Amino acid sequence: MDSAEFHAAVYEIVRLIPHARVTSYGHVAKMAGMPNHSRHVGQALKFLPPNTNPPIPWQRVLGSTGTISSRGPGTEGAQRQQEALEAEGVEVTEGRTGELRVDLRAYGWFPSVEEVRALREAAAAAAVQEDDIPEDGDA
DNA sequence: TAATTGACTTCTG
DNA sequence: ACAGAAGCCAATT
Repeated sequence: MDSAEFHAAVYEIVRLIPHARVTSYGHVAKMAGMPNHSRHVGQALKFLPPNTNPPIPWQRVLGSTGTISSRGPGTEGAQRQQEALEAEGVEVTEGRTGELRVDLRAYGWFPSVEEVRALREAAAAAAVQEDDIPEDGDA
């Protein structure tokens, strides 16, 4: 699997994260078949264009302990992520040192590899249908 | 070619 | 529970 395929797999998996649920970089990496590539999931999301169709809910991917990654000096990016999460009903709490954290027991989404594979296939099938049906129920 | 970097994770103290 | 160090691996310098 080269890096382009890995990125594509990451995008596919991130799109499967349900509304108001979150998962971790490491889990996405594992679902993509690359358990040691948690950092590269972050890279893939960094390369993500701002407005994709369908949209990719990058804000639902957090660190393994539910913390929002700081991405370097500024906190703007992390705050955008916090706002996006709160906008869909996910509670984000702030620790003493300013860390933004989500309760994984409440919002975490960590399905097995099997489940994710099934979801990916279902999503692919649905996409084909949308593509294939320009008109509705006429004979 | 070697060193550095990073939207990470896990182990230690 | 929290901070620091080590491990990780592809991309960039």
